[in-house]
Amino acid sequence: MKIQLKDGSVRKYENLVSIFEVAKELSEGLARVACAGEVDGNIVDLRYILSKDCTLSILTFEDENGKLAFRHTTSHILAQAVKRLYPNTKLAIGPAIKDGFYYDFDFENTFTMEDLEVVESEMKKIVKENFEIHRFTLNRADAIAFMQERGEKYKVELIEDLPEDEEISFYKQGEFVDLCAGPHLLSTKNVKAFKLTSVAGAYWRGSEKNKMLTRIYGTSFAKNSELEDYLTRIEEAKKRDHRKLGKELGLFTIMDEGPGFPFFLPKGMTLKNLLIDYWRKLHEREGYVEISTPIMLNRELWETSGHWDHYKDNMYTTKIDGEDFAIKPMNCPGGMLVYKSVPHSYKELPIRMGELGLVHRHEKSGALHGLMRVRCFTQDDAHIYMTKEQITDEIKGVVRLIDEVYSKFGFKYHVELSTKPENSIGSDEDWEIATAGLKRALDELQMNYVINEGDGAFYGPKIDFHLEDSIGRTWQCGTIQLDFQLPLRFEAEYIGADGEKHRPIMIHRVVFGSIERFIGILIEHYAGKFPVWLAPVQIKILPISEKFSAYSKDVLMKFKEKGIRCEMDERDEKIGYKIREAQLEKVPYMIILGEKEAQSGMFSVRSREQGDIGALSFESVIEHIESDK
RNA sequence: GCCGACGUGGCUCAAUGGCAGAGCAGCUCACUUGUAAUGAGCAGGUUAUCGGUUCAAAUCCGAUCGUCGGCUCCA
Repeated sequence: MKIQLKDGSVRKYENLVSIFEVAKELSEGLARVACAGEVDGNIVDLRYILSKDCTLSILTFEDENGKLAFRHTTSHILAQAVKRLYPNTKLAIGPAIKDGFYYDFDFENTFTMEDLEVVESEMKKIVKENFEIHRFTLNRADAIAFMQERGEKYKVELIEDLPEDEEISFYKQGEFVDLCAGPHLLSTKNVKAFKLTSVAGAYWRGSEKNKMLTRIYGTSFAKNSELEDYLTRIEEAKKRDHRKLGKELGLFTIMDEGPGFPFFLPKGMTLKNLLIDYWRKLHEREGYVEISTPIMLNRELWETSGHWDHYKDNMYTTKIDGEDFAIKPMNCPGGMLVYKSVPHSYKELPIRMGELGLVHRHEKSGALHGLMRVRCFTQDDAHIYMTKEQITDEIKGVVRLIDEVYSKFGFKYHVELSTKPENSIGSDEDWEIATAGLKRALDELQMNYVINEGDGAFYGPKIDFHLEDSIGRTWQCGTIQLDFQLPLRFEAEYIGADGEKHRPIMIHRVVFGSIERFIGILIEHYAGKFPVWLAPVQIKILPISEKFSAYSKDVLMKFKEKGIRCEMDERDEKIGYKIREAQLEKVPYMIILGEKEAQSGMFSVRSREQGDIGALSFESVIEHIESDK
């Protein structure tokens, strides 16, 4: 690695540790150095902070740590501005996050969007004041005393949770000091481009039981142009929001009369049915059978399953002839009854039993979000009953299936493995077998995954598949959950080779997750331009004028006979107008029919992506459509 | 549920205490159309709901419902 310093001299170093050496050298061992330099041919703005304990931070905005530092420093400036304007405010925490930062405050009075502008101006002042940022450390007792003296009770609580023998680090800029591990920029003036974006509530330490604090979100970049780019990108992404496109394309709607209960419109229903057709074919191939269980079952069942005790707040209940009933929030108990309705032999296992089940859950009003988070949705559920020995193979089969489906749509996804939580039930041995089984399956398939320690369901560990929406929020879609509890509660059995009764292992799994959520993600993923096989309307026929209406109808029928989803726009409008509308509807193909076409028998075809693609015969249009399966 | 913002014809938005408006969509008429908007006319509103302040409320205040951005929870 070569570094060219500002004075023009060039130094060569082996690795990043060597950069630390040059910094120390230039600063005579104990100082802060900033230099613009060249690393491997790229000019970068290198900034270092060398502290007493010789920790080194490399701060270039191109680098993830550098972004964190920019944003973290901006978050300190935010806190400094808030303390200046509202001195009695208590500070909580203020980390850098993906795309920005936030800071949580305990304000004396309510803080609103209008106050945000005032704070932003104060922040600009602080940047101008050009405070150097210094790091210092205290031992634990002194650190606690220091924050107590300042009345920062949240900070005191944070320090109390830190290891006893650790030196506690602080960062100081002007009159402002904050408990912080760093790293930070050299000076407040290095913050060039920032913007406060929103005000939100957030519970102290993320717990509903604690006080709700005021969280201020913002973002910060090295250059103004980068901030502009970022804001433009967000605006662009919002254009593909599934709620907006869902309305524009006539796919679905959610009305005030049913908060969280989506209505599917004709085109959305076509899309949904196409996904279901695809799902059925795939599952038949994979050896699944399909069942359907009632939407409402009696209290006794939900008591057996444990839902009545553990999930009642999320269930809609009613009485029938004086007896309590609940609308199903999950399909498994009903499925369990189906399994139990006849005796099973080990020879039948694994049994893969699918159900496209409509479930209802009373989600908190604030959690609702378009199709992504609703109160009734269709799970593409399946339960697999099997022996312990079959765990790994079955999991592998499901993981492969999920990967096949997501790949078909071109989704990037990430996988999380969640392990035994605090409130778990069942023996440690079972948990170990189950977790190891999930792990082995993922490892054997060479999947990348992160482990979510303690985040499993209380009845078993799980693998979750997460997909991203248009502005980078991730949504859990596919999941595979191992369950020992339900077979136990329902006393599910199979007869083994030894003639004895055994308890099967059960997995719950979904591929789409919920069809509603999956459609939401699909809309955003394709920005409404569905591939031909999924497009609610594949061809739109546009007659030049009313004279060609009859001919166009014949053509329409010919395509319909081939099973192609086809519409015709026979309104008394100019062709340019009809094309514009069809384009805005994002129909993959348009066929324009007039004198020329009626004579030649060829069709003038326009594609959504390429515009006019010339004259095609009926057969070659069909080919175009089919090649996109 | 909690914190903040918002709610005006089907849609997108205007009207900052003084006559509720525009564009698109819809309907009618004329034009009979050749690759992203033909023209003219008509109709469409209890300004989310309920209550209050005021000579006067879309506008100010309160409550309720809903939506949006977060938190918690979750497919």
